[in-house]
Amino acid sequence: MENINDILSLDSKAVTKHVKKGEILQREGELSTSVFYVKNGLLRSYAIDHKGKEHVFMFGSEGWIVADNVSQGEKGELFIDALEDSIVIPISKSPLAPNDTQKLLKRIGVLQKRIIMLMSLPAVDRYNHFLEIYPEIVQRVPQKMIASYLGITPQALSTLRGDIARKK
Amino acid sequence: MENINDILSLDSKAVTKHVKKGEILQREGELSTSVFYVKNGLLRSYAIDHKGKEHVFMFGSEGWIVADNVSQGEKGELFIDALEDSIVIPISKSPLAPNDTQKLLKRIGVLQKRIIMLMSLPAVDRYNHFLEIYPEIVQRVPQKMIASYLGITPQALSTLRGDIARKK
DNA sequence: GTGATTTGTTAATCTACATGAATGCATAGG
DNA sequence: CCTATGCATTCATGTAGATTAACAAATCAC
Repeated sequence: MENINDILSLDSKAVTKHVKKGEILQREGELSTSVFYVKNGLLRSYAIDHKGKEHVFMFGSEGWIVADNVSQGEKGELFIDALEDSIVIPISKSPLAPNDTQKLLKRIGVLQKRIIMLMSLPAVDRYNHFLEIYPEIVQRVPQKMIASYLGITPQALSTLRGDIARKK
Repeated sequence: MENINDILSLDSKAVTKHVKKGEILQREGELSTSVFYVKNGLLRSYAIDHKGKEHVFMFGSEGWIVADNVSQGEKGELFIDALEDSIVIPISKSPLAPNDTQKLLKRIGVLQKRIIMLMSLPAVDRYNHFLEIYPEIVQRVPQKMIASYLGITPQALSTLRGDIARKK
């Protein structure tokens, strides 16, 4: 990937941080003051609902930015943790920071597609799409987290996968 | 609302366009070259799935921006039409356009919340949240479109509303 | 390496919501 | 003004996916 300062339009006081698998970088309810650039490894952001169920919002591997996008000053609604030992660069969310507009627009596009898919496609189609778009991620995260990302239970994903395999 | 040039960081060659209720400003598959600032009235963006079913992506009333966020050069995946006679300002999607970062981040936050809600909350909770956040919109659009925005059928919304009324 | 804790699979049952169809109302166009 | 089309409601039935539970397989901790 390119130079991180190009990507982030940042002055170069970027400080790398090493995090262990399982480490939590941010909790729901905390002031969400950083975004995390993933230099190496794999992060995940997720919400926990009132029943204690986890819902994966996104995975972020090398080159991605993982963040909880809440308004300035608002408490975060997501947890962020490391699914692998990782090296991240926490970037403070300054209101002034001239973020990369193109990257933001692209992200909005991804979220748009995800919403349309959640509303219009059955789980099996969403799963197949996930396989196409994020083949590497599939190898690196437990199935229950993919299920969570897709908005279904691990059991549902398991049987769905069985159906796909049987059909072939 | 403030001066549109402040909002959009635009040079002032903004041209207003009057559109009639029902008019389609953009179709799926077209090169999506504009975003629409709503000066007056109400727009809607939506996808049509392979079964012909409509899925409302967003409503945009006065002061909002409605767009199909696909990558530069890609074909659009959304339709955009007017739900009321409206005055809009089409803004060309120049790759250079220095969009308002704060507005984009806020939009990402809205989409994040919508995704989490689609995955974690039942339809009735999503509906109540919609009532809280967009009370004016509720008055201005048919229920079937709200149902579509929520990801349920008009029938489901109707019975769900009946349940709420009965419970009170 | 061995036991303990997570993860994945399978199957039975349950439920939220979809689908299809019928009916009454409103709204719009001629 | 009248009719046609679209919208909301209600009901009967169908279904995708949730829940619960039991077990097998993998991974972790010591």
